Amino acid sequence: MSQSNRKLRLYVTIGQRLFRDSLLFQLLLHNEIDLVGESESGIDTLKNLESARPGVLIIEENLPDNDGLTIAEHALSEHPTIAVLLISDTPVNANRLAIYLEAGIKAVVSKHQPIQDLVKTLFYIRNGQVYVGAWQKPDAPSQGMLNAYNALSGREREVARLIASRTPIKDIAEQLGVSCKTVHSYKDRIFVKLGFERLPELILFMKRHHNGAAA
Amino acid sequence: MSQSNRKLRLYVTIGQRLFRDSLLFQLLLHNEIDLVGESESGIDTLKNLESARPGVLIIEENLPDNDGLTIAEHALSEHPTIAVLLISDTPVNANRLAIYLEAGIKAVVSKHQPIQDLVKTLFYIRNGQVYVGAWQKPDAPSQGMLNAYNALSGREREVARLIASRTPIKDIAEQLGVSCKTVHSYKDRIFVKLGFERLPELILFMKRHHNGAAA
DNA sequence: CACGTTTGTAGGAAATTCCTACAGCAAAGC
DNA sequence: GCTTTGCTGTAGGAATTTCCTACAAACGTG
Repeated sequence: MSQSNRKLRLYVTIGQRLFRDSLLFQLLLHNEIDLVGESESGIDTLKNLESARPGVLIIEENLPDNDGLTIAEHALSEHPTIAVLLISDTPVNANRLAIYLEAGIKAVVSKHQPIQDLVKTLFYIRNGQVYVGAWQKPDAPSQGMLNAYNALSGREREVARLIASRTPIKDIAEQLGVSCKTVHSYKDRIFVKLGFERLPELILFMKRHHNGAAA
Repeated sequence: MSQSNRKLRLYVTIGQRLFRDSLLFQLLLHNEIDLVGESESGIDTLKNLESARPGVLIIEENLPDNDGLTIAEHALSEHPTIAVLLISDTPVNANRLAIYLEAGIKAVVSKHQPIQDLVKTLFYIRNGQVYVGAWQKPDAPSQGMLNAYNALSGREREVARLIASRTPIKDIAEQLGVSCKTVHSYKDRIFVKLGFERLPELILFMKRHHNGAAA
C-alpha cells in the first residue's frame, strides 16, 4: 500500500474544533502519520507552514477567515512541494475539480464522502501523485462496501455480527462452539476482507447493513 | 462515572458524512454506546425515531433540510423522553441556551469545543439530566488540560513524550533503562491522570503542549 | 479430475491491558 | 518530632489481543 517508507508529515486546517479533533483522532491511529501542525484558520496555517514543513496539507474549503483554495494557492506558491488535499463542502464535479487541479491541489474530498475515502486519498497523494479517482464512479456510492459484505462467508458473517454487537470473544467462541483462537482467526479475516483496522469501523459497517445487533 | 447500567441508545443526525463517520468512530469506541440509528437529514430522523427508540439524540443545529432545533422540538413532542444534545455551529451564549433549554433540549455543545466535551456531555445527559456546565467557565479554555499536564511527574512526562512520538515501548524501556513493565505502568498512570483512553488523545495532547516529537 | 482458492479450524509469539504490589520520599498533620 | 498519607519510580502476573502461520476439507473450474 504505502510505497514511501518515511512518515507522512501532516498539517490539518479545519475550522471547527470538534471535527478537527475527531478527524485527527482517526488519522493519528495510523502510525505513519506524523502531525506537524494544525490550525483553525487560513492565516495561521500560512504562518506556521514555514516551521512545520508538512508533506501534506489537509485544508477545508470554507474557513472562518478565508477561502481554503486561496490559502492553498498561497501555501503552494511558497512551498510548492506540499501536497494539498482540499475538503470541500459540496460534492465535487469535473469543472470544479479542474479548477482545483490547475491550482496545484492534489486531491479533493467532499464532506459527504466516508472517512475511508479521505484516508485513502491522503495516503495516495503523499508521494506527490494527483488523485482523481473518486468522481469517476459516482454511481456506486456504497457498492464496494456491499460487495465486501457479500464476500464474507457464513461463519464470518455470524462472527462479524456478534463482534459488532460487542459480544466478548470468549462468549462468541462458546456460542459457536469453537475455540477463542478460531474466533480470532475469523475476526482477523473479516478485518482483512473489509479493509478495516478497528472495531468502530466494523460496528458502523454492520449497522449500515442492517445486520447489527438490534437488540 | 456512569450511573446507569444499561446501554446508551444513541441516534446521530449529522449532515456531512465525513464528520458523522469520524464522530461515530469516536463514540463507538465506548462500549456503553449502542448506535440505534443515524441520518443526515431532519426528516429522516423524525421518520426513524419511532422504530429506533433512542435514549439520546445528537443532532446538528444546521441540517441540510431543516433547523435542528425544529426537528428536535418535533422529536420531543412525539418522544418526550429522548435526551437531545444539540451541536451548534457557534459558541453558545446564555440567551441561546435558555431558548434551547425551554425547548426541552438537554444540552448544547458547540462545534468549537473539543470532542471530549461532547462525550462528557453525552454521558451526563443520558439519564435525563440537563447539562449546562460548559458555558459557566468560558474563561479557561484548555486550562484543565494544562493543569493535567502539570500533574504529570518528570518520568511520566518523558514517557508521555516518547509514547506520543510513537516510540515502541521496548525502545522506551531501553532508553530509560527500566523494564517494559515499568514503562507500561507509566503509560497506565499517564492515561489515568489525563483521563485518556486511547493513543491519539495523548498524541494530540502532547502536540498541543509543544512537547511532541518535533523531529 | 486435478489444481488453485476459500472456509473452518487452531496454535504460537509478542505485545497490550488491567490490576496489584511495594519501597522511598515528601508534605501534612498532631 | 513522629506518624500518616499520598505520590513516584519500579515491576510482576493474568487475561486478552494482535499478528502470523498452518492445515485439512470443501469448492470451483478449466
